[in-house]
Amino acid sequence: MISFDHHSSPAPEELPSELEGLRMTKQRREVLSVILAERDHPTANDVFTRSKERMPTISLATVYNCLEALVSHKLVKQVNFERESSRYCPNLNDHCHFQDEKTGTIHDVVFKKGVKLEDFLELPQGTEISHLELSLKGRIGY
Amino acid sequence: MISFDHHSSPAPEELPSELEGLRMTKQRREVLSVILAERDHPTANDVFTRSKERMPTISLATVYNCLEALVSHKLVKQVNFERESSRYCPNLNDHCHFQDEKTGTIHDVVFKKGVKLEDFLELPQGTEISHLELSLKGRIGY
DNA sequence: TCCCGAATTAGAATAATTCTAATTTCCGCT
DNA sequence: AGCGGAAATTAGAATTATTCTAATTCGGGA
Repeated sequence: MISFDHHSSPAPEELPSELEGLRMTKQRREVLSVILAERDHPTANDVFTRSKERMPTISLATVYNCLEALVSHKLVKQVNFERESSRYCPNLNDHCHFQDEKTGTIHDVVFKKGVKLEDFLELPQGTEISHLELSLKGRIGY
Repeated sequence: MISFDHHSSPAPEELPSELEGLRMTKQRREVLSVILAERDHPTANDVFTRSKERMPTISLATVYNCLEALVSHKLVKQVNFERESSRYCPNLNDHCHFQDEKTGTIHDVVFKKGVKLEDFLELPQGTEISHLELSLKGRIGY
């Protein structure tokens, strides 16, 4: 299990040439480093814009390809809020997302330690969960 | 709080002419009755197809309009799985959704009685949740 | 019945994402 | 170092779900 320090993300050059069996091309490295750099849950388009600053030739299709590769190799998480465009998150720990309705900002929310799905859901026995996404919306106490 | 018996849905004609402050037009009634008729979480397009059988002149835009009206008046729930098209659900109780990866079928999953959000999430105090969506994917014990 | 705002309609428009086909890169092999 | 082939990248077209637009129709109250 790989774990990055989110408060001092490695520069793209420092990322290894292969991660979790995924060939780390220049573009994938760039996309990953953009996501690691700010924990603000950027959309594919945000990532595209930011990537272009350092790599002006990168294409949007490549950003989508890279995101899909990173997500499927579990180096990045994809975050969905209803029908909004997907966002991307470098936090690999188990967590879910809260969107502040006032500002649109997305915050990570962690599960209480030791809580299991069966503790709060009536799951038919024998059910194997391979993927879970919990999205919250609301207001923060200001 | 309105509650329908999902095992014998009312025919469209039996639905009142106003529900939760929403004017029940022919089309809205039809769309609602389609959703009540089968608990299979149809997409907007599914609803469109089924509605046309009884009301051949209904348009897709109207189906979208009706769905949005029904959802915002809390007569129907909107269900999202990642980037798939939205589905619609007549179950107004608190629950979430499980998608069988084998078949694509969506099942309602209820929360354990008396469980509160704070029991399993580390919510910053003062947070008010106005909307929650929990989507699960996996396999059922066959 | 007449009026008016709301609802419906067909079709165009939008937006996010995926696909296509042509290039380019890059890894292992010689 | 050069080569071959698979994988990745690219630009742009295509797709798909959904929303918008503008014109028409509906329905409830005066």
